[in-house]
Amino acid sequence: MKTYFAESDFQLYLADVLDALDEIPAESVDVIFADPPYNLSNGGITCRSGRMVSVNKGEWDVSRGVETDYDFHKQWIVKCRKILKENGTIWISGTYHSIYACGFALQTSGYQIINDICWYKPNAPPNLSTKYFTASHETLLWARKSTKSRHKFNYNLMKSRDWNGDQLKIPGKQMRSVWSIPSPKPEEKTQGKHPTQKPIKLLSRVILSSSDVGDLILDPFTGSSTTGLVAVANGRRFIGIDNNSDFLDLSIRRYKEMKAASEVP
Amino acid sequence: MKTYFAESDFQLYLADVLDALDEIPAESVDVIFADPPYNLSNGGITCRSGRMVSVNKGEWDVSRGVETDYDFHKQWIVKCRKILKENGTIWISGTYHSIYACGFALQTSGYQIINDICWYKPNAPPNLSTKYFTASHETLLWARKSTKSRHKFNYNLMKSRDWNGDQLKIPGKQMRSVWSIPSPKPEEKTQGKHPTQKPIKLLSRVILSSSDVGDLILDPFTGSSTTGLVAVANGRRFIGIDNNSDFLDLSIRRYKEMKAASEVP
DNA sequence: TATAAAGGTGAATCCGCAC
DNA sequence: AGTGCGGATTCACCTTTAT
Repeated sequence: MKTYFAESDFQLYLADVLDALDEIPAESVDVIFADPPYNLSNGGITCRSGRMVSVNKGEWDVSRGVETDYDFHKQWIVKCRKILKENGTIWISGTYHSIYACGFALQTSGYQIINDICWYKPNAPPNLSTKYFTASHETLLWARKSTKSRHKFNYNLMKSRDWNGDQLKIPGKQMRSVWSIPSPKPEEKTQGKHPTQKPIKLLSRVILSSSDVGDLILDPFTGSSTTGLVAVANGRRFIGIDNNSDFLDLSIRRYKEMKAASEVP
Repeated sequence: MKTYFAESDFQLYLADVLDALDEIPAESVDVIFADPPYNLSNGGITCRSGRMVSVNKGEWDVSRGVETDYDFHKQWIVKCRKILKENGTIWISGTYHSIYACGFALQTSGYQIINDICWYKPNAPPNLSTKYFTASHETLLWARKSTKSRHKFNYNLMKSRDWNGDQLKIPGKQMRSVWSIPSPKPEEKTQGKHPTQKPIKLLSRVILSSSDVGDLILDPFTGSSTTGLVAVANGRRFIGIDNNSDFLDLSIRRYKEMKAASEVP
């Protein structure tokens, strides 16, 4: 595994995620944020090392695809548990296509789910099919290594902020498990497109609620590294993994742009 | 299996759920609504017929408990698929304790998830521990038998109603996957308590969105039968299953009370 | 009499302290 | 070091008092 980019607070690895996770020291990471790919076995996505093969054998084999996806999720989730500190926590985001496999994998791997968060998108696009409810949320899972862990939660910070514009946050009251945050607007994607780019407001809540300044944050499916930008902007250190160098190049541009902007006197 | 109560539109069975589901004719049910018990293996709950045994062997065995729960959920979910009509659908509700096992079991059993719904409870009780976000929602899964099914969805009814008091429903716009509905208040529990009684407003959306007048609705964990009351009140037929006769007695009282009220001239 | 303000109650979980 | 007790925490809802 080769380091693709390295500054003291921002490191990127170009690698298969399962390989890269083997290289991270055990018990070294404070918080993991993971936005794994959806529908692996339908999209023909393949992982290296023969661990994951593309399957798309028709409708009769739907459950085979589901279980192949599960095997992959189980593998990276187990590896993440090894590199997480005793009191560290993991976040996983997804829609119903992947989140049930991931949640179940967490629970069968010894993690304890602390919260599941419903991220409500008030600007979700309308549904053209008229055959179901308009999908307008994603789920975030937040889990700790075990029931014995003493995980970190910045309770007062979460409670006191009004989280500008969240219609569900009652000022001065506790932050709840349903968050109203718009999907990223085009102007936030200044450096190009990423299929599932998450809004900065969402990652800010994740990072600020569950880590402190100086903590080490890992994103195993980093993409354009919104997680890393938010981490660094808030004084955390970041490691990102991706198997696509285009996304990592985009990550580097975004990182440098942010650093340049913060050096303005 | 013995019928515990039977009217033309409201039937109750006192039985183990796995036994009872074997007795329902194949392809006979339009909609299933299931609110399965949480944390089966922690509470020492046991199912008859040796299919489910209590396990509580300490923390080292957490994953054993998770997988025992999964086995149970998988069994009733598979049986439900047999009795569902070709174009029928199933709803499953739960918190993160059970919903990931149920969602994964749906996906591995050939169902296709149509929507996952976030039921936001604006009156959720506070979090006293201050160690995590205030749990203030539950999840509902809605699935059809396969990707080939032509399931029923009363789109225009859902869109046109304003769903009195839901701060997230925009009048005249499509109904979304996040619903704001308060938890039942004490006055709704006129006939006693049930641990996880669901609000009538919630069940109304479920029944009205996915079934028509005359359809057959089944609740395999019926408890005090809020599902049945809403079904019958809207002209549907209902079958409820529970292994607790106290809950079934309560169901009968609520049914008769409702019938009496509707007969007033 | 109706509405508003003020006050009391209860729920679940974590933590520290005494032993 | 393991056990167990008690205090602290918050907010919806109900009751009481005031306007």
